[in-house]
Amino acid sequence: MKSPSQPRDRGIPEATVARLPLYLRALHGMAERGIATVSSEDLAVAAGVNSAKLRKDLSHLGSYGTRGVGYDVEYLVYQISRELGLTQDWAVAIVGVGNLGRALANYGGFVSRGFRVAALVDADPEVVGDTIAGLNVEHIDELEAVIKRRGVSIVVLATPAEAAQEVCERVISVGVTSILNFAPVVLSVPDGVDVRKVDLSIELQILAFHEQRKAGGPLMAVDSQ
Amino acid sequence: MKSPSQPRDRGIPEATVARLPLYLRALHGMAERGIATVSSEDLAVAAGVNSAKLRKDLSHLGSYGTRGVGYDVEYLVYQISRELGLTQDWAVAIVGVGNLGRALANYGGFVSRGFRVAALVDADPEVVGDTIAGLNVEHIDELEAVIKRRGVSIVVLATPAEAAQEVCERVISVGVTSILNFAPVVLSVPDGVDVRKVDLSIELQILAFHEQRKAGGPLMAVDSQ
DNA sequence: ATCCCTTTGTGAACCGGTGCACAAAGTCAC
DNA sequence: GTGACTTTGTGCACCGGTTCACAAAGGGAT
Repeated sequence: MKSPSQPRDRGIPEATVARLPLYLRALHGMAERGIATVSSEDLAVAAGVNSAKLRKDLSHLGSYGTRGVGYDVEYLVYQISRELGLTQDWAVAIVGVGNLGRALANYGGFVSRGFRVAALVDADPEVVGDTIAGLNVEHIDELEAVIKRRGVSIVVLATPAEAAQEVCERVISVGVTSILNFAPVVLSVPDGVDVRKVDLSIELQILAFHEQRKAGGPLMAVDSQ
Repeated sequence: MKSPSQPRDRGIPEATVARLPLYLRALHGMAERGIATVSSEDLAVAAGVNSAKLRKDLSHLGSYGTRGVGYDVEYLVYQISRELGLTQDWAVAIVGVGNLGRALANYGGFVSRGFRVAALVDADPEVVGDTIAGLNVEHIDELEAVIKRRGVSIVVLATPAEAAQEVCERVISVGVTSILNFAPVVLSVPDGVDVRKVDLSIELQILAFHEQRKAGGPLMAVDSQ
C-alpha cells in the first residue's frame, strides 16, 4: 500500500519547470521501450542533467520515487504531465503563415501531446482561404473572433517584427495570457501575461561569440585597435 | 580627446553575452532613426531590461559611455558587433530541408548581419538537387565535403530527431564546434563543442504550466486525486 | 573657473539555483 | 526477521547573476 504523497509544494522553481519537459520526453522514450522503472541516475543521463538536480526537481512535485528502486516510469509520466497541464487539451493559434508559420503548422512532433493547432491567421489576402495542415487560413480581421470561437489560450506569433506588437495587444484584449513569440522584437505586455521568446538570430550570435573566442584564442589581433 | 579604454575583462558572463544581441538590435533601430546618443535608461527600456543590468553588461566590454551624456550609438554598435564576432562573416550550413529547414533558409531577417547560409543538405533524394533560397540542396553523403569546401563553422540541425545525433557527430568530425539544434533530442558532444537548443515543444509546455496555474488558480480540483 | 545637473560605473547585499555528500528509507536474498 | 545493498530526498556551502544605491566623472551654463 502506497501513500501517494500529494504535491505539497505549490511553488515550483522556474528552472525546474523548464526541465520537466525534458524529463517527460526521456520518460516517454523509456515507456515506449518497455522500461518500467528508472533510477535518477539513468534518467538524468537521458535528459542530460546532473542526477542530484533531477532528484531535487522531482522532489518539488512530491515524493514519487521509491528508495532502493527508483521511479515508476508510467506514474512519473502522469505526474509530470499533470503538473505541466498536459492532461488537458490546449488550443493554439498561429498568427502569421509565412515560411515559419507554415513550418510550425506542419511540424507534427511539435504540436503533439496536449497541444492542438486550432487556428491559422494571416493578413495576406493571397494566403487567406488556403488550407494548410488541414486548416483554413483566416483573415487577421477575424483575429479576436477566431480566438474566442475556438477557445484559443496560447498564441504563437510568427508575424513580421512590425506586426507583432499590435497582434499581441489584440489577442491580450480578448483574454490570451500566454504568447510564444518568434518575431525579433521585445513585446511589451501587462503584468499577468507570459511571453516566451524564440529568436534564431540571437542564438546564432551567441554561437558566433563563442566560436570567435575558440578560433581567435589567445592570439588573433586582426583589426582590434 | 578620448582614451578608448580597451576591453580589459576577457571573461564576459554568459548572461551578458545572451543579452548583447538584444542591445545590438535596439541600437540598430535607433541608428536607423538617426539617434546619435542614448542613455542607459532609454536603451534598457528598448531592450526590455533593467538599466543597472545594462550598464553592468556594457561595462564588461570596456568603458564606452560618457557620464552625463550616455553612449554613442554608432560606436556602441561597432563595439558590440566586434565583441560578438559579427565583423566577420560566418558560413552556416542547414542540415535537413523539411518545412523548418526551408523556413530557416528563407528567413531573411534571421540570417542577416554577419551570417550567410552557405549550404543546404538533406537525405531525401526527392529534394536533393532542388534550389531553395538560391541554393542547391546537396546530398547528406557529401556532408563532410561540403562543410570543408564552404568553410562552414556553424551548423543548424533541422533534421528529424533520429538523425540529429549522427549528423552532429559527423560535422564535429570535420571540425565544427558550434551547433544550433532544432531537433527534439539531447545531443551528446565532446568538450569544446557548443550546442544551443531551440525546442518549440518545450516552450509550449512551459507556457501551458503557467497558463494552468493562472486558470486553475487556488480552486480547481478537477481530477487531482 | 566654478557650480549644478545628468548619467555612468561599480561596491555590496541579496537571491535563485547547483552540486556535494549523507542520512533515511526501502528492497532483496537468505 | 535480519543484514547488506541500493537509491532517494535534502541540508548546506557555493556561485553566478541581479538590483540597489551612490560616489565619481563629465557637460554646460554663467
